[in-house]
Formats: sequence, structure tokens, C-alpha cells
Amino acid sequence: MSRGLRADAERSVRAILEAAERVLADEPGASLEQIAEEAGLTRTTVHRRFANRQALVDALAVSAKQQLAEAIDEARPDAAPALVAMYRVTANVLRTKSAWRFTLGNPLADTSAATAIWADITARTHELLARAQREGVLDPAADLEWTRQVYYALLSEALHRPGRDQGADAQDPDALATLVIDTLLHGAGPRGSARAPDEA
Amino acid sequence: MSRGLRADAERSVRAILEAAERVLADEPGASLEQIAEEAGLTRTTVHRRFANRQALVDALAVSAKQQLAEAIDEARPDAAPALVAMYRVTANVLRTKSAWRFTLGNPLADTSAATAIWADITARTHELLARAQREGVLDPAADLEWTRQVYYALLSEALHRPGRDQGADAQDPDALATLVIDTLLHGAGPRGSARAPDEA
DNA sequence: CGGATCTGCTACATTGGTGTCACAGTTACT
DNA sequence: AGTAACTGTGACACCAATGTAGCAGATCCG
Repeated sequence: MSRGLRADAERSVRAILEAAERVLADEPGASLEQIAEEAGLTRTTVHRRFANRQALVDALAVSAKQQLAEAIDEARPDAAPALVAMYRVTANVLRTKSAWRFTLGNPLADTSAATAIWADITARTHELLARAQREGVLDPAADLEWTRQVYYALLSEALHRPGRDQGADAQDPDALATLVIDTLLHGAGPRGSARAPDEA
Repeated sequence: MSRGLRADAERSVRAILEAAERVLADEPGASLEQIAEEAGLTRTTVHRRFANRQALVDALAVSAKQQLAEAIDEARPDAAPALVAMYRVTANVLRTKSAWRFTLGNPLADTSAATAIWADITARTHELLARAQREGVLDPAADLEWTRQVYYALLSEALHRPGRDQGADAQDPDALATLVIDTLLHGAGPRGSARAPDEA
């Protein structure tokens, strides 16, 4: 944004954003002091880099959504059949989302820049789903808006799953992606036949 | 809870809870004064009925979760085949949830009583899903925990849908219930065959 | 009707977060 | 090495929300 930030200042900005993410993740409405402490800085410094609390939250939103957009880019969704693209995108998005659980989990009235990026992401998702529909991966009668909503919800839920064992914080993104796509396409009903078995 | 509240006092409590729901719905962290105003009362009165802000939020959580539990009861989930029961429960829950969007949408660290009710609801949901699995409505290999999570998420999403036309705030609960159950069981994939059609 | 309870009103004390400032010491860039 | 930029420290004013209290008037209930 602003040109000519010195190296250490830029480091501070990063530190603040990452700290804010961590702190706000389990306590939205936490004080700037808590964030500053988590970042290893002083509250004054936070105010130097971000005028308002709002400004900080906005910057956080922009940063996270940008990374999300990049994650989608890196999946090269147009360079493969829709089904494959969906897997790749899903895995990448899960990786990013797990690192930005707070910001990406709370669609709290984003301002200007953030909403623009978000609109872009939504549009591209919609596009991918439409292609999937054309390629027969989705039912021709499926409501794409609803499908997208469900897809987003599944992404969130996949990350809220109770972690297995003691291991790292997140589960394997590829396994989760499989779960998400599988659920999105088939639901939880019986697989063998298309109709419900016993109606008696 | 406390016995011997006078009639008007009890009315106030109700008014406060309902006002709190409405106000907090679109602005969590709203001041008690805003809530009081919305309830047609004074802030002082709010403090008389609820010592802390926390106490108010807790009471709100308990109230909402109780109503949710009642909504499930009224569906008589054990008095019908699992599939029918699921439809009935879903429709009832949607009705209740749409009236308590804030409280039931934010699982923010409920205390004591609220968590107990919630645990009960979760258990009963799980039970219903297990029966559905036995009756062949759900796939024998389905992960019930995951299925329950997805089910809850679908309920939320159904209420967050962009409202049709100008009509009332909520859509027809029965129609939404159909959508939720249908999505839960079949997903958005093609219905005709069990496998994806074109892989070439 | 009459006593108890509840509410509105006003005023006050307190607290926690926010935002600003000046100055001294440190760190980065050329 | 020297200058500009950055940070920590401590202090300050400010504001919104919270919580408490007393009193006068309205409301309920027996």
C-alpha cells in the first residue's frame, strides 16, 4: 500500500497481522494490547502502523482474502477437468483457511477492498461449479447458488472437525478435500442405489 | 428460575430477552442500552433483572436452546420412520432457529445450563441419525459425527439463503426442510447413476 | 383499598479500551 | 559514518459501557 516502508517496519506489520489472527481467533474483540503483546511489540507501535482498530481488521481481511485468492490461482482450476480442479482447489483452500481461521471465518462487514476480492473469489467459484455442471459432475438441475453455499459451509466444517489424536493442529488437507468433495457430490445417503431402500 | 416474580417483571424479562436477540443478531457486542431501548425499557431495569451482561447472554442461550429442544420434542422423532422423523424435526428446528438466529448461531462459550441442554440435543440428533443409518436412509459406512456436523451446517445455511422476492423474512420451513434433507442425503452430484458420467 | 413490588429517572463512580504525544535509544539504509 | 526511520517507555486525555444508588410514581396482587 504505502511506499517506502523500512524493512523492520514491514516486519512489524506482518507480525501484527499474524498476531491479530492468532489472538482474535479465540477471542474476537480482544484488545489491541493483547495483540501487541502476542506480536512482541508495544501497543503504541500497533497504533503507528494502523490508525484504527478497524483499519487493522480491514488489513487483516484483505491480507487473508488475497492469500485465499492466490491459493486458488496456484491450483490452476482451468487447467484440468472440473472434478480434478475441484479437488485441487479444495485442498489449497483448506490449507489457507486453516491458517486464517478467524478472518476467513467471520464475514463481518468487510470494507471496500476486501469485499472486492471476495466477490472475485465467489465469481470464480461459481464459474468452476458451472463448468462442473456442464461436465456432468454436478446434477443439471442443481441450484448453483445453493451448491456454492453448501460447498463453503463444508469447507468450514471440515476445519472445525475434532482433531484426531494428538498430532498437529490440522488434518491432512488432501484427505479433508476428499471428504468435502465426496460429501458435496453424494451426501450421506446410501451409495448402492439412487432411491431409498426400505419405505415400508 | 427464581420463584415469585411479579407479572409485569416477568413480562420485562421476556421483553429483554427478545430484544436482546433482535439487537445482538446484527450487532454482537451491542450495548445494554441499545437492548434496553429495543425492549422499551431502561438500562437500569435491565440491570435489575440481569446482574451481568454475561448473565443476560447466558439466559438468552438457555432460553433459545430450551425452545429448540421443545421444537424437537414436538416433532415426535420416535413416532415415525427415520426419514419422516428427519423431515419433521428439520422443519421444526428451522422454524425455531429463524427466530433465534443470534443465540443459536454463535456457540460462544456457553456456561453450565446451556451446554447441558445442547449436549442433550446433540445426543438426540445423533440417535436419530443412527436410527436412520440402521433403516438404510444413511449409508452404512457414513461417519455419523461428520454427518451431524454437515446436517447442522446445512440448517444454518438454509436460513442464510438470500430471501426470495419481497415476501416475509423467512422462507417456507417445509420447503427448506426438503432442501436440507435432500442435500444431506444426495449432495449435488448427478442423480441418475452412482458414478460420474464422463471421465475422458 | 393498601402494602409490596416494579419501573423510570437522575446522578455518580469505575473501569477498560482507544488514541496521542514527546523523548530517548535502537535499527536500517546509503 | 551519518542521517532518517523506527521502536519502547511513560504519561495523558477521552470516551463508552458498566454497575450502583436513591427516590418518586406506577403497577400488581391479595
